[in-house]
Amino acid sequence: MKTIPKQYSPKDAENKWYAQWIKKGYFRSEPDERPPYSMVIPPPNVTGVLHMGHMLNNTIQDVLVRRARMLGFNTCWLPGTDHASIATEAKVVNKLRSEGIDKKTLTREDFLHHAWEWKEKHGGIILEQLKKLGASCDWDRTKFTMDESLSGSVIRVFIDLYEKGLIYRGVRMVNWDPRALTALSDEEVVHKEVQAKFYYIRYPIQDSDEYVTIATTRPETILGDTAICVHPDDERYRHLIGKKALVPLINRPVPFIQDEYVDRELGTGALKVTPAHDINDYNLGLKHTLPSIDIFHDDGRLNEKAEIYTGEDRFVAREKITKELKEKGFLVRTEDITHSIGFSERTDEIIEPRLSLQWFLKMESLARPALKAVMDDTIRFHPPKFKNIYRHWMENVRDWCISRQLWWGHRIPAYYLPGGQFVVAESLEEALIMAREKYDADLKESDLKQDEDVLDTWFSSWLWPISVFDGINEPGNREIRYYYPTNDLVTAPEILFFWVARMIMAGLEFRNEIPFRNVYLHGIVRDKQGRKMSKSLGNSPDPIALMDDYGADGVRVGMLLCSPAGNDLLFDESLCEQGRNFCNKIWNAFRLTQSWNVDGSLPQSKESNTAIHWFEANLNRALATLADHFEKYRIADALMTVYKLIWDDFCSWYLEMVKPAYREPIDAATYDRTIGFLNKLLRILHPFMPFISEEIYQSIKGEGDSESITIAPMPEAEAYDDQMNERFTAARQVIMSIRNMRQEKNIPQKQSLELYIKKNNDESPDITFDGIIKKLCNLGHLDYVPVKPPGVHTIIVKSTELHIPLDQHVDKEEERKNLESEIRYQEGFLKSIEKKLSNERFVSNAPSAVVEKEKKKRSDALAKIGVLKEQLASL
RNA sequence: GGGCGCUUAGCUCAGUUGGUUCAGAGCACCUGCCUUACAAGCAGGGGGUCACUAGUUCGAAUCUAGUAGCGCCCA
Repeated sequence: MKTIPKQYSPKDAENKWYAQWIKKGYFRSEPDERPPYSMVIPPPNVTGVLHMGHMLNNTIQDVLVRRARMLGFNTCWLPGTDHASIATEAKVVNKLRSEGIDKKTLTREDFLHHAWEWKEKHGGIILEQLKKLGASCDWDRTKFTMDESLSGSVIRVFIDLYEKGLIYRGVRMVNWDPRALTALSDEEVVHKEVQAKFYYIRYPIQDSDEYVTIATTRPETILGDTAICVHPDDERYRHLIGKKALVPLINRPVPFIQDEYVDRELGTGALKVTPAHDINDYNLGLKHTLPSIDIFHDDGRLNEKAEIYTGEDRFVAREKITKELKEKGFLVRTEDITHSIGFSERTDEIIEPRLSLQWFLKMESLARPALKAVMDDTIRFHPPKFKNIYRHWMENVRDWCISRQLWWGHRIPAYYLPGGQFVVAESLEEALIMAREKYDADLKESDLKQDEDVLDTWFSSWLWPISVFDGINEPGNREIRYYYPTNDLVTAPEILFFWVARMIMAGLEFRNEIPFRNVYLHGIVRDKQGRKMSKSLGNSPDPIALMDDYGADGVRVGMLLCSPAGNDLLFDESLCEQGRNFCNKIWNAFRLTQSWNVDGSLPQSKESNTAIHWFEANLNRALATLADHFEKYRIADALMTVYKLIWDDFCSWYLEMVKPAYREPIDAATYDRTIGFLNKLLRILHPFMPFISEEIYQSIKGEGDSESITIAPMPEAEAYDDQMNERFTAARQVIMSIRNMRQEKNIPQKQSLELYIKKNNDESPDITFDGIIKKLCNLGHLDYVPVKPPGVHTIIVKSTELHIPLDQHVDKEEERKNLESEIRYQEGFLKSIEKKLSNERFVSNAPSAVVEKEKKKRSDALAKIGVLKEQLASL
């Protein structure tokens, strides 16, 4: 026997084959005559590290792309990263702070220098980690959202949309992150339920000794109050209309206004109005033309407009103001409540609604066609349940705030004139020409100042499937024409709106064509207790360590097995163990075949011949099932089909059928077919477990085979003899019932038995698998008899009697009991069928095929009962 | 508060247009085996009132309504 270790060790195989694949350029793609299969990676944050979500996301993509490659498509899986404006800038700011450098002391250029340095140092680590997973990306095409051509695309698109009138600049209430010092889009705000307090505060009425009491969750904002609002039908406050209330502590008089917006049941029914710091109040302010007093600095500290506590943080000010209100008798009482407030997705800081001048993109006209493309299945979502959620969002979409008060990113191409006007242009030179034409022919370059802000990262990501093929700058280029639209997109439902919806909009707007045909949405990886994996909880395993422990193939299998589309998966390391065990199983099947001595002069046995015919039929049936699973994007089911095909059908049944006795040789025909099956199985397996499949393939491949399994053809289902599968099923029942008897009666496998079969009801014996039954059950003799022989134990399968002579005493009483209970069950079953068949309405209403089936069931049951009763009588 | 979805074995989930003995899979569990490929294994086995209630139907895990519990999105 060749020396093959008992256990598969993944490490060497993984490094060796990945390097080989890259060297040979199997993942490279150039447009040619073959049909393309293209896919873009959801670009991870350039300075991020691999986490379990990436593992799942990229494993699924790799399965799809490897399968497509083997099916003969020209596959291009395009990798890359995005610049993650807020996250990266925050990291750089922190790093500088740790070195004692304050961002505010740096110029934009200096800061960007540091940021690029950081990017060069940490960037791309994640892509290296993906290689360890086996990701078959076309690495030569790796893109970054701030590459020159991608940046150019972003600027070009901004200008285009501005010229179309879809981008505008306006003062709006935005979600302000006081830590990151930037506006956020609605989608970047995470709402959470928190414990808070309702503060009941009384405001004196001017020129009166009356008070009005309002309830608020944010007492510090009273300093920005500009009105008190009550419901027009509210009797309690009617007499106050026309009067003014005095804001406590600062004695600012504010008017009473009336609006039906007020909920009379909530709080006291009187509402303080702070237009600068609440979106609803802002709308009220617009409606009633109230002044708006912004009392905060951009970092959340009170400014001089607050009049008191200037310079204090908003939450410190809340404490102090509450204390003062209490001391001075303005605070009536407090009440504990739970309410939902917004947090920054990136910094987890509490969002401050804030009025500010920002750039917006009008969404309505972009959203309409993007909605339609999904609803009419031009783009298919898997699973389709996300269509509903998508529709709901798209029908209620609001304008997109695209400016961010950051430096790291694509700087907004707007140039301001000394007079406050602005022009939008690709460069300073062009801006100058425009400005001179439009406003003042004497303007100089130095008169123009570019907007300080950058664009939202998603404003570049939404172009990703186009810009990676340079389809914005060069709309007619060969690559975009060949690869676009891409085939599949694999991502998480969390970014359905952030990213997927916007890519669809961009695709339709800039190429008049959808960006991808299928969107596979997978769940979030959670821990065993269902908690989201996070750094702060420390409940996320290190993917690299996992791969070291279980092998990349093992981890891939572990992730896939428990990941039905759209469902969150509760990750458990034991799943990877299962994957590793599967590797070992395959490895040992390979090892077995390598231990055989092939004897070319040996004729093939009938058993082996039968086994081969059966396995061929079974394999083809599985291939058809597999194709169906892939068609429906049921990746976990597809893997399970392969898992059972290899473990159960091939290892547990087929190999046992053809395995020669110890030290006996195997005939050449059987050996060749067995290796042929193994070869096919490895190719079927390869998309899921690329490394072990290549490792074994390389040892067993023959002359006509491809040099690497990555480019070998994927086996496809051929016509097969399904009768073979049915015959096997019957034989398996016989084998299992004999094994069961051995176990029950404690008869070791080594002890040979005899089997006498009595067919009933004029059935003729099917002897196809008899030799195999003899082999697997260790039977010295198998024969058909017209009557039951004496001194036997009897098993009944369907209506066939299996008689096995036993040396030991046969317990007639036990057999009688078994027969009686079986008869009782069968008679009950028969009764239920007869009840159905005697039901007039069933017979007349049910389809005839169903009625026929019931009749068949009845005759089968009758036959079986006949046999059982005969058995009972003969005892 | 508005919308969407879920509830099937101990766990994670399949179950298509209602119709075979349809109640399934994997893992876990129990029993017996270190049998010459594999103990990271082999063979065998047990386990569910399909959340609850009512309805439609000849027939419901599947369709309808309500109830309870859970989750997600949005405000």
